[in-house]
This record gives sequence, C-alpha cells and structure tokens, in this order.
Amino acid sequence: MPPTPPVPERRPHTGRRRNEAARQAILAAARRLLAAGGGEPVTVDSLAREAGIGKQTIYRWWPSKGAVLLEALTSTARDQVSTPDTGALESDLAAFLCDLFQAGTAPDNAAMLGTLLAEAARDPQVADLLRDFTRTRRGDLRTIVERARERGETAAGTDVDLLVDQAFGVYWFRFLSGHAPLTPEVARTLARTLALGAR
Amino acid sequence: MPPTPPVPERRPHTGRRRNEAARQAILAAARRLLAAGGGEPVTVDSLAREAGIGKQTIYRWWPSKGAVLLEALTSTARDQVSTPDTGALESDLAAFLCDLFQAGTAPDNAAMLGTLLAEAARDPQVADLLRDFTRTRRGDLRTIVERARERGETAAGTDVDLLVDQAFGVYWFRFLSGHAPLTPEVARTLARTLALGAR
Amino acid sequence: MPPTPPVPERRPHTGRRRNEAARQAILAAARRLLAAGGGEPVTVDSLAREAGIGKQTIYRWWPSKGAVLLEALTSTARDQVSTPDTGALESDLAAFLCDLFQAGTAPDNAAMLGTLLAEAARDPQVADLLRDFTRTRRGDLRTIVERARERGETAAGTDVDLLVDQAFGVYWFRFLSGHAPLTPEVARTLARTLALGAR
Amino acid sequence: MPPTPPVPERRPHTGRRRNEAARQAILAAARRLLAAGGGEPVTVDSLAREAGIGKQTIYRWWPSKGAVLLEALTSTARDQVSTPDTGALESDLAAFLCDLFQAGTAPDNAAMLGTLLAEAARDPQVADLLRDFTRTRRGDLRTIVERARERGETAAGTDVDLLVDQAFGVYWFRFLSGHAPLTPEVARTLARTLALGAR
DNA sequence: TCATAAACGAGACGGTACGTCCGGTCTTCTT
DNA sequence: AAGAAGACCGGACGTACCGTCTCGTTTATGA
Repeated sequence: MPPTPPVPERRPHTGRRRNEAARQAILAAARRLLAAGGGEPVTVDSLAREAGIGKQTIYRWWPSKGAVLLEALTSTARDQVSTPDTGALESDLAAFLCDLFQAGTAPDNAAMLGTLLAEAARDPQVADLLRDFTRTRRGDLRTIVERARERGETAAGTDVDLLVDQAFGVYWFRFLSGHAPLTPEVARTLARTLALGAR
Repeated sequence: MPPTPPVPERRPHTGRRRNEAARQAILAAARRLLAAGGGEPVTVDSLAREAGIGKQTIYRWWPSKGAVLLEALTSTARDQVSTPDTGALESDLAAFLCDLFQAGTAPDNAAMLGTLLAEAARDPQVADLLRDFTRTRRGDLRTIVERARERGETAAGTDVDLLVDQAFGVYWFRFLSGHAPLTPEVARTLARTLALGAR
Repeated sequence: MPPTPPVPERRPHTGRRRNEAARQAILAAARRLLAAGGGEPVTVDSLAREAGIGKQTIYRWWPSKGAVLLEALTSTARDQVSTPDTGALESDLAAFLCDLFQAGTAPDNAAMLGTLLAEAARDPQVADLLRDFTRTRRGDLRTIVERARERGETAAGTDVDLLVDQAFGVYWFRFLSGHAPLTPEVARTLARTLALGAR
Repeated sequence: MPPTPPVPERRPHTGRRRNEAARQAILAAARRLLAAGGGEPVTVDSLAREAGIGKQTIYRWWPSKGAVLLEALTSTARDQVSTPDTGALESDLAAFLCDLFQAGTAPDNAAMLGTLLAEAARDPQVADLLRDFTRTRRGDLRTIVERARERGETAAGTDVDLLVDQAFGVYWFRFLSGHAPLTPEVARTLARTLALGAR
C-alpha cells in the first residue's frame, strides 16, 4: 500500500529517485515509536529524528503523520492473519478469530493500533485509510462465510454482512473499551455462537 | 451529572455562586459546535467564544475540554434509549437496538459522537469517561438479558457478556466504519439472531 | 520606543495586562544573545528559551524578530551618545564623534549592530525602524551644526545635511567594511576637517 | 571576474566542457530577479528555475548563492564608473562622484544592491566579496586623490583614507537610509567641499 | 451597609507540535 | 564530465491550541 501508487509513467523519470532506504527508515522508526510508549503521541519531529531524516521527506511522500503510522501498521500486520480452510465453518471461524485476537492483543500491535486510532480520529484521511484496511480484513472473513454457504452450512436467509460485523464488532469493541479480554477461549466461543446462528 | 458533586461543605458558603446559565451556555455551545461541522476540532477558545464566557469558567467546572463535550453528549442522549420489558428476549432486544441505532444515526448525535471519539483518542481522561458512559449502556442491555435468563429463555452456558458485546460491537463497528447501515431492519435481524443464539 | 505606543484608550482595559517582566526578559535575552557570538543568527526559539517565555509572547507584541532586536539595541544605546555644547563647532563635533565611534566599537554594541543589520537586510520593517533610529542620531548632530551656524561659525552656503552625512557616512562605512579603524584620533581629525569645510 | 579562473589546464580536457551559456543564463536570471521586486528574497530554487538550469550547476561554479548575486551586480556595474583625469582634483572628484551616484541610483542597480546587501548581511562570504568590490572602487578614488597630491593640490597632513571614506560614506549612508537624494548637484557640492578640505 | 470572597469575561502567558520554506548536498539519467 | 531534474538533511519560521495565570467587575453572603 505505497502512498504513491505506481502510475505507469510514460515520461522517463528525471532527477533523483525516491530513496527507498529513507522510506523504510521512516516506517521502521514509526513502528518503534508506536510500539514504544503506552500510546504516546509520536510527533513528526520525533519521527524524523528517530529515522534520521528531514521532516520534509515525510511530508513529500505522505499526506499526514497518521498516514505514515497507518502504513507502518498495515505493512506489519498484513500477514499476521490467515484465511484458513478446514472444511467446517466453526473451525474456520475459530482459527480466524484466534489469529485476529492474538494479533490485536500483542503488546506492540495494541500500542500501535491505539496510537493510530488517535490519529484517525483527528485526520479524516487516516480514517479513510484505516477503513480501507478494515475492509480488507472484512473481505477475508466474508470469504470464509461464503465458502461455508457454498457447502450448505448456512441457512438461506443468513445476513452474511451482519455475521461478519458481529465478529469484528466484538473484536473492536473489546479492544477499544477493554472491559473484557480477547482470549482464544472467547474466540472459540464466539465462533461456535456465530456458526450456530448461521444454520 | 455535574462534574463537581456538591460535597456537603461545613463552612457556610460565601462569595458568588456558580452561574447555572453559564454552565448551560457552555453545554449548549458544545452541542452546537459538535453537531456543526463534519467533525471539526472544537477548540477551547471557540467553545468559550461561542458560549460567550471565559475559558477559565470551563476549566473551573470541568477537568478538560473533552469532559465538557462528553457531558454535552450524554446529557442529550440519556433519555433516548429505553430499557423495555415486553416479556420476551427477542422483542426486548429489538426495541433496545432500534432505539440505540436510531439515536446513533441521528445526524446531530452522529456528528457529536464522531467529534467526541476524536477527543477520546487523544485525551485518556475523555476515553475513560466515554468508557463509563458505554458501561452504563452495556448495563442496560445486560439487564434485559438477565431478565430473560431468569425467565428461562437462555441456555445454561450462554456467555452474557459476549452476547452483549456482539450487539454493541455491531453498533460501534458500523458507526465507525460506516460500511453498512444501522437501520431498524438490521436491529430486528440482529435481535432475532442473538435471541436464537442464546437458546 | 515601545512597539505598542500608548494609544490613550478610553475603554477600561479588560483581561490580563501585558507582563512587563516578560517584556524585559525578552529584551534582556536579546541583548545577551546579540552580544554573545560574533554575529550569530539569534533564532526566535533561542530567544524564547533564553528569556524563558513562549514564542507567541514575542509575536504578540513585536511584528518580527528583528523588531525585538532593534528595540533591544536602541533601548541600550539611547544614552550612550551625548549632544555636547562647548561653544565651538570643532570641539562639539569632536566630542560627539568620539562618543559615536566609541559606542560603535564597543564589542557588545558592535556585535549587536552587526546582527541587527543582518535582520534589517531581510526584514523591511526592521530596516524602517533602523532608519528611524538613525534619523534621531542625525538630528542630534544637526542640532550641533545649527547651533554653530547661529553663532556664525559656518559659511552662508554650507549644506548642513551633507556635512552631517559625511560624519555618519564615515562611521557607517568603516563600521560595515572594517577597512580602517574608528579611533578617537580619527574622530578628532574628522571633526577638524568638517569644521574647516563649514567655514 | 569568473569565480573559477581558467587555470591553463595541462591535462587534455575530457568530458563535457563548461557551458558558458548556462553561466550567462544564471547571471542574467540573477540580474532579472535582483532587479525585479522590491528586494524580494531570490531563493536558489527560483534562480535555477528562472535560468532553466539545475541547482547543482550553480553550486558547481559559485560557492554560495550570494556569490552569484554579487557577480551579477559587479559584472553589470564594472564599467559604469570611470576614473577621470581632468588635471584638477575638484573636477576629477565631481566626475567620479557623478558617475558613482548615477550608477547607484539607477533603479535596477539600486534594487540589486539592496537585495545583495540582504545577502551580505547573512552570508559572511558574500560580505567579504562585497568588501572586495568596495575596496576596488575605493582604490579608484584613492588614485584620483594621489594624483592630486603629486600635483601639489593637497595639504601635507591630509588623511587620504579619511577623505575617500567621506565620499563613499555619503554615498552608502544615503543609499541605505534614503533620507536624502544622490543627485549630480550633491556630487558637485561634495566634490567642492572635499577638494577645499584637502588644501 | 459594607467588607469579604468567590465567580465571571477577557485575554496574556509558557509550552508543544504543527506544516512550510529554504540552503546546500547528493543521486539519477541525458547529452 | 557537465548538465537538468529533483530528492535529501537540517534547521528556522510563524501559527494553533492547551491549560494556567492575572486583571477588573459583578454578585452574594456574613459581620
């Protein structure tokens, strides 16, 4: 998810090219700072200093600080959640949710998400990016449910979107308010409930 | 919900008393600003100017800007959600969720909530207050489910917390990401699903 | 020469008043920094830090950094040059120029002037203020010459302005280019030359 | 006065040779920008854009931005001041000063000088170059006075440096502060005064 | 009735972060 | 090798807010 999608340029590019090392340094610094304190602010200056680059290099490539943080998060989290296919809805859900809960409660990720939500709340652009990210994850879960439907595991009138949102809803709601844990145990119970409800 | 509960002072009060008009002016201004733009910042200065009062009057009675905003929201939203008792879990849930969804999608409330979440994300104190607020609402829903359990409408091993969080999860998740609506129709479907799952 | 001349306000001022201590702290810090290095930049941040005040307090009362520096200089230099009255043009000139040269070559003043000129060069507003300051000093010298004219010490067609500018010209030209010294010896020679030329 | 004098290279030149057109384009652009606004900043980027060349081409041949600006000025002004030899000090001075004043008050030159002084004030290197430039002009005037001395037109104890600095001092002082004009009339009066003073 | 004390509108204050601008250097591709 | 294009680091700029701190004024007691 690079912020400057590779518009297939016809013109042979002239001038110095974007420094990939700088880009990686910025993202790495963002990950370090996001994970470091308990949701500490992560200022642009601290980010630039940590990465050893100039502030302008950040603003040249990302529209806002939050966009950097989001990319730092998503590029990390992309491969931490699988889309299992065990042949049964409940076990697929259980596997998916266990992964999701685990990724969301790993201290680093949790700190990053918390800080990121703070950015999203004040920067609409980040909020959009975050929604995009969420949409992708939703798609993964939808795939699992669709497969089950094709296998005939779900009743006719099942509202797939609603089912998916119940799963993610529990995840986000507990993540945000923290009033109850996100253990594998909970993941399995939720998987059972949802699978039952879909029949 | 005055933030400074009237500690029963021994010493007979002297000096000018709190100006209730100022308090109301602040809350009204907060509601106006929260509802106005699409999640615009609502600075303390703008709040004071809008209310026609001095900044100190805000900080004299509330611990932070967010606390004002939260009180502005909750004092509005308090009575928009009922705790119905129809004698059947599904209809109780449906009534509760219809109210919840309706309150959450009313344009003013939605704008206020959005802006407030932005504050919560950066001000831990507001986040706590917001959690308190949420806890109250959760308690209402729990009450409904508990009543159903006493009537024998739920299975033995039902995880009441999880059930409640599915309901609120759908609400918050859709509210935040906006990828799907929060219609009464959805509320009824969700109520049916949850009631079925509880059996 | 306060930046906010005392407009005789009719309205009884409301709100906190300007903090004179802060104003003095800023000017003192400016003098310290101007005198410190050999014409080092004096950034606004360093000025604020040195004075222990917020940047905004500077920008609230002065239009630009240079305006602060100029006021710091002029409030110091105001009383270092006298307007002597010995009864003879040459000795008056000699006294005046000795003072002028001495004030201009004192290490602190020289450093301050140098740094200030750098500001004046890029900030037209400071240039104007500097011109005002210069105009005042010119006036002092003119007074001396006028007095001599009234005593009949000058020829009829003497161009007083030109005479004054020759004196200040030597001062500034040598100060800026530094190719020759500004000793009392030179001051006396110049005084003699000018007095002779005026006859 | 090219900054890189053509050292007679022994090594048979390899690679592309210096592009004289680029050099001229840079100087022309500098003159245009210097003369354009009322002392506007003239950034390196704007200079490169105006000249249609890359920034590096500037820094390959000049040590700093100000050096370019100075060369742009001096290469223009070089031949605008003559060193006349009429056989009499006063008329020589008058001719010299008329030229000097005229060159310094031509709108373009004035704008260029103003902008350049701004650079000199913040860039010591430019200040040095500017001093060099001034020294050359001073040398011209000294020559005039020395010739007069050889002809016996000056008194024994005349301080030639001081005389020269009176002339240039008037010029710079009036140029900088702008409080009085630099007309040919003034030039002639000044010439007469100085010639008288030297006897 | 008057002194005292608190609340108020106004707004200056110290401080932190922001996003922009510019100078001088470095890198890429073309000539 | 020189040039055009332009990304890079570093650092100052001027602005926006926050939460605190005076000011002078207003209002309610208790002496």
